[in-house]
Amino acid sequence: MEDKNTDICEYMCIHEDIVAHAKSTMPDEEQLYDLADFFKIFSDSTRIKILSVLQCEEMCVCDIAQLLNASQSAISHQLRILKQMKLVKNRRDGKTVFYSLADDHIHTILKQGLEHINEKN
Amino acid sequence: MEDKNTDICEYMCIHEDIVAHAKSTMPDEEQLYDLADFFKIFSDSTRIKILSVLQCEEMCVCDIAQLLNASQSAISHQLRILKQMKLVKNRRDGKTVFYSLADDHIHTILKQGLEHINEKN
DNA sequence: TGAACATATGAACAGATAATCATATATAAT
DNA sequence: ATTATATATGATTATCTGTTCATATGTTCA
Repeated sequence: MEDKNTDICEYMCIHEDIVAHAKSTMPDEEQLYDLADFFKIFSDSTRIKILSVLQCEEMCVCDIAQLLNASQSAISHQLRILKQMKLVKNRRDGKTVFYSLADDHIHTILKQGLEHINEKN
Repeated sequence: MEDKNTDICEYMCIHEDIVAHAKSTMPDEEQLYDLADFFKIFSDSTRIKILSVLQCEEMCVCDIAQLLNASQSAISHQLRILKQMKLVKNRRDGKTVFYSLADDHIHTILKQGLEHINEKN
């Protein structure tokens, strides 16, 4: 989706100076991809709910599933993603696995997000 | 996907006190959906790039397409989404339509996001 | 060891999403 | 009026994503 410039429109207005300036001040392209991926983690309501719930305290998979009215499998899959992204960590206690937030970074992000959507009215 | 609790696991550990407490302190469910939707806007690299580029100055559709090496149509579609979400506004000058950020809110969000991913190393 | 439980995970499926393609609309210029 | 240009948009398509289903893994207890 990046190397496919088949129909870049041909008759373009192109304000060269503006484009050149924007290009020079534009952040590294890879950074922008990372940024999109970062926001993508928070773009699913199941994951948001999990993170929100874990702000209180660590919790086992079953409890989270019960609390969110979701299946154990669905929660487990999302927890795996969150763990891969290093947003949560876990510890096993017998049969039970407890998950908790990896750091309080996440709390800040959620709080800021909420502030933004509440400002918007 | 919310009213379908077919296979909520039956043999559950459920720590009642923990669940009850989390439930009581949990934000409004609708807020969490809104929050996910909010982050979803920033979860696509094309949209992130557009927003990033518009931080400098207003820009027309063609210039953005050229700058991001994308098709006019793709950019136009994404601009429509961004406008619906009130992240960008536009003005027409003859044949050309110039887009700009709706407010500097967005700058803050992008900056915070970048800070977060850069802290992570 | 075997039964019960808690979690993890691969495969399949369904819904969402973003790009493309074709075309419509809007404006300007001749 | 006709043509060229700039943008918008509906339809289609390909891909991505999240859930479910079935089952595997890991742990405890009798």
